[in-house]
Amino acid sequence: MSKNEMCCMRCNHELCASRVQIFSELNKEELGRVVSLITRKHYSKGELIIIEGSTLDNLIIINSGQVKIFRNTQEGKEQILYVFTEGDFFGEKNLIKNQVATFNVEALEDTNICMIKKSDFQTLLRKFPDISLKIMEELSNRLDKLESTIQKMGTRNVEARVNAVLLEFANKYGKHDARGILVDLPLSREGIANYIGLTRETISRKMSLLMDEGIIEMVGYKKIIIKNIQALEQSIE
Amino acid sequence: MSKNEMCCMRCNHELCASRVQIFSELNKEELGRVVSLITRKHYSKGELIIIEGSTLDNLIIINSGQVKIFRNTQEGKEQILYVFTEGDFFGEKNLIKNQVATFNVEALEDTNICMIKKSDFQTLLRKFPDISLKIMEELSNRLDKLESTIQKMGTRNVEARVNAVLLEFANKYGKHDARGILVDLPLSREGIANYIGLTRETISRKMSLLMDEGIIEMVGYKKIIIKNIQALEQSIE
DNA sequence: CGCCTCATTGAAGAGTATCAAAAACTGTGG
DNA sequence: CCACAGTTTTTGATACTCTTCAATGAGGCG
Repeated sequence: MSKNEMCCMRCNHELCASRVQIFSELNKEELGRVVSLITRKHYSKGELIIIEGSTLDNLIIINSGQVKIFRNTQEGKEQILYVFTEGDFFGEKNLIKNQVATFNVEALEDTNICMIKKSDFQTLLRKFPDISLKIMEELSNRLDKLESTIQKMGTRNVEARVNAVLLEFANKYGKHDARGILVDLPLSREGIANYIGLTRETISRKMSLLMDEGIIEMVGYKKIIIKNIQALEQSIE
Repeated sequence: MSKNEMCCMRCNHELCASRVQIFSELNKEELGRVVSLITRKHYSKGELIIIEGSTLDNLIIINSGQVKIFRNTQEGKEQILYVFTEGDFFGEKNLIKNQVATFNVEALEDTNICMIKKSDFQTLLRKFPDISLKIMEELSNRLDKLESTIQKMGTRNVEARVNAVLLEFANKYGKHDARGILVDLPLSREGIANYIGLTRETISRKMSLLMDEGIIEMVGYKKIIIKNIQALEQSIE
């Protein structure tokens, strides 16, 4: 490995740690200490990063790329719980309890991750209580999100669920544009279906309806342009 | 207030703090410090403890009784997110972020709560990092639970949802008995429906089916006896 | 004991799942 | 740059299940 690459990897490490919300309260020196604990790893699109039931004793932070977190239902379909992207982390569940992974993680595109050993991270938490507060904040955000998801799933309003997902992706991946908000969809129709508990056919139909109404426009299968974001927002509350 | 009552209230305080998982790592002296920060309050059955949109700058721990945490859907129905009981806490969401309550809390029966001011609690967290770890653990558990809920709601399997709720209540409130597991239902049929996103009629029908199959037995409206818990467990996974 | 509330049961209707087939897209190779 | 093959998506018809609306029945509590 050349000196140049070494440097580059270190840069990425720094980037990784500093870009992550949970380390945002640390100063440069402290950040350096965190970086020294990090191991880096690359996964190609489609690769499984974590398999349900395997031991997981690292906190894992996504440096670049994106992943889906999912479980398998009885019928063998996958239930997607989260789509995570740069700066998101997972594995915190096992920091205290010694338990195996309760979910699978798969790279949706080429993805670089940073890992911190559980024991190292615990030391870090005791040394910098503010990191704990940040993590609690993030966990609270996730709870918020899941609570909202449940609320949406509770209502029989299927349109609201579909619109909510499109809005979520628009917030995460949308780019403003003369024509509206251009969104690179991270999931296929089937993936979206597995995310919100519907079938791929229903997703197709609902999206076609949105197109007929002029609210969205499709650019191939993998991109959409949101022409009328207010309409989507209104429908979900 | 008589001296006797004073004493009693202090006892309850101690009880409150020591019974709560998140303080389980503290020794007696530290616990005393926590207790001194606690304010106590009583609510009667049906009373609202928190209203969505109000400011909430306390961590609230349930000392005795039980409450439901819910939001209102667009259609005015309530979506129940949690049923909390002795030892459970809420309000941690607002410890860092300054935000208003995103949910309502109502006493399902006569309930005593303990409150710790946000600022006091933050000091506590910085002084005892282990409390943070405990809270993270509890938040993780809640995430787990919600993720499972979503998974169940994602599958179109309505029976599984109903059975899962009955099992949840059996774990929380069930008492073993010669006839099976006697469960005091904390929610009415409509409440259960609002918890898992169905209608009260559907709950009735599904429970009647379970009775026909001999899996449960109803004792009035508010109690059930689970005769065959394996059947329930199998159905959900 | 009687009233009021909550739960159960029945019938009809609405909406999504399922099954099947056609159409559109993606990306590879010439 | 175009054509082709494989995959993904869209569209259509039918079936199933839950919701809705309505009426009856059972419990809880004064």
